[in-house]
Amino acid sequence: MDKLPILQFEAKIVETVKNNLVTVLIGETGSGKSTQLSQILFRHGFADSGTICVTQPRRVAAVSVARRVAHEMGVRLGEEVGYAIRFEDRTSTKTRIKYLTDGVLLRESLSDSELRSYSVIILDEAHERSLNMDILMGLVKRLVGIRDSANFRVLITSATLEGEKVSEFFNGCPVLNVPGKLFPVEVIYTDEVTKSQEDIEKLVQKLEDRVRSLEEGSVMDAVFYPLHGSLPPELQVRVFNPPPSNCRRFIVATNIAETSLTVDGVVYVIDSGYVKQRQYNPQTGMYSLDIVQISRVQANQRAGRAGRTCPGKCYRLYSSIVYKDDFMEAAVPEIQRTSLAGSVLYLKSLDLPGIDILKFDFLDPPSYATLGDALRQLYLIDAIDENGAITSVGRTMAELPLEPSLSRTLIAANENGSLSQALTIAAMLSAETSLLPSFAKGSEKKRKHTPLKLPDGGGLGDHIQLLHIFELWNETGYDIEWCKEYGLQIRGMSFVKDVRGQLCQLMQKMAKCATEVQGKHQSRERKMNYRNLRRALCVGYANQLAERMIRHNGYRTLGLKSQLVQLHPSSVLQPDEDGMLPNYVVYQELITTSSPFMRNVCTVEMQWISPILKKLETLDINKLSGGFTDPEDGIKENDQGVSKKEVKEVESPADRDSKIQAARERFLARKVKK
DNA sequence: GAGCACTGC
Repeated sequence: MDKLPILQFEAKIVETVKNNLVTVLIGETGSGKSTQLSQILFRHGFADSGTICVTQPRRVAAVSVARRVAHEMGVRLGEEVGYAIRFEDRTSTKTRIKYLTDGVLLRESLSDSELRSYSVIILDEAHERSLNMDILMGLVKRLVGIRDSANFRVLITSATLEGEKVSEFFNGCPVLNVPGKLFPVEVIYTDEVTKSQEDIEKLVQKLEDRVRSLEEGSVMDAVFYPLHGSLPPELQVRVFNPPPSNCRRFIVATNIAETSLTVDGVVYVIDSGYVKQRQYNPQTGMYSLDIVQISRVQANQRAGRAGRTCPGKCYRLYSSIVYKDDFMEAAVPEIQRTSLAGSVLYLKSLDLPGIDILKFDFLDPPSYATLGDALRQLYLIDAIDENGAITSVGRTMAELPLEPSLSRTLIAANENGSLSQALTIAAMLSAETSLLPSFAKGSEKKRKHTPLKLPDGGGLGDHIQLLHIFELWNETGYDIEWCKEYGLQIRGMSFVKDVRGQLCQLMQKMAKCATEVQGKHQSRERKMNYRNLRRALCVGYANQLAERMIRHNGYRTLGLKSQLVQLHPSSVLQPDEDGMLPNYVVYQELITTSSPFMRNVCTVEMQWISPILKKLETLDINKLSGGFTDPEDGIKENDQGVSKKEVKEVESPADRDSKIQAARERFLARKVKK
């Protein structure tokens, strides 16, 4: 094996780290930074008085890099070199180098906010800018001012010039550059405007048709592989197989191939210049899935995939002018594209002295609107009080590895005896995207038989459906064949089982009722139509309520800003015999695709939501945020006037009830006439 | 009757 580029810089790295608390290291792909940096520091005594920890953005990376380093050092994995990811801690008291996901490190700071067991913290792949990474950078910056400098060092690695920005954030700390080991990639631009944004499966079909229509023998044989995250693992791994001889491999991939998966032997890359990105609008509480232009960093990352084993070429389906003038340098970081309710709660639970969340030192601060939205949500689910201070409920919530709505649901369920069911639902929703069989995807056609019909939620909605699915699986003794028959993703289902186990363990010390999965015969809740469970969901989702329109099956959300939304077509909820959907529901999320939808809904009763509406009326964002105002314009974002006006639009529950009743009678009368 | 990119505790 050739010597990795980073090893030539060993002396320089050691000297810089010795003399500086924080060092930024810019190292391209193939520089060996992930495996070598920890070993270099280990060799020079930086692990003598503590452990060197290295964060990774993905679980597989943490495991494989740890394995590699253990091998290189000739030690057993889990001893001197170990790793920690969710559900799996392979470290011991002997561990001096520890790889972990950024999420795990963030959790660790809950029990030790100064992370004293670590003498060195390496934040690897910081350019990916995950939400966890951004919060960690803020926390670590604070530690630099607190911990004893004799026994604490921080390194932040990045694959791009973003490193300069990180250096500024850390008060102008030194930046080291380490070259990568990529082969040259020739970049070819086009001036044509492309409009091809076909689904992967559709494009694969098109390409296959096109190649088939060519004259035999005029081109090399070709195989086409789709590659995206919702593909079953056994189909994903096909891309790693070498193609038959005299046959060319075409891989049509999402950005999963940009960083998560590396396919060796790629010589040509075709880059559309676009990416599908999910973003959150704090004004409406709605997510949207948009096709957006990539950044220059992403474009270069894509091109780099062509140069891993030999010189390659990258065809960019856009012009060099677009690349230079239109593309942003780096993508908008996740912290500015997502709801921050969970992160704000987490930071509040750390009780960092002198740290106000709204003034927290972020590399790229989230907008005031996003922070205000997070505070409002947390207030409505009792995680913070009217002054913005964390409550005891909020503290318990922060300890659970769940989004705030679900942790609040668990606590409420524990109080009313429906904990067992709530645990299952929380676990199912944690893995939800990769569980249920999806509609007419290309792979569907190739399936041998159509899956059996899943439970329908008994008219109560998607949460109850998810509960029933897991209960059925539990009754089979977690049989893999059963999952196959129902078209459920096995990997997803076992993940649910693990999450549920973890949640049970965390809830054990405060559990007031059973936590074991209950079968359909023993479930008292089932007989009662899951009233307690749905009530608990209503408490947890107090910030995500909607009521049906009187005359049709559209809904409007009951928040500060009412939104008109529809039930997502994937929902199991069906109109009743009168053709109407339930009057009140809670939803897991709002997402705009072709139009605004509520995903994962559960029916709730009107009388459960009136206390929530009252709470909405008294909500004062000024108090919640401790009087902090938007630095952008100096105007209090949600002045009293605005909030009162919005609240007035929501009629009193009694009004609604009689109106709905009247409408129903009219509707029935019409039906009879027919 | 429309349709989910990718991660993580």
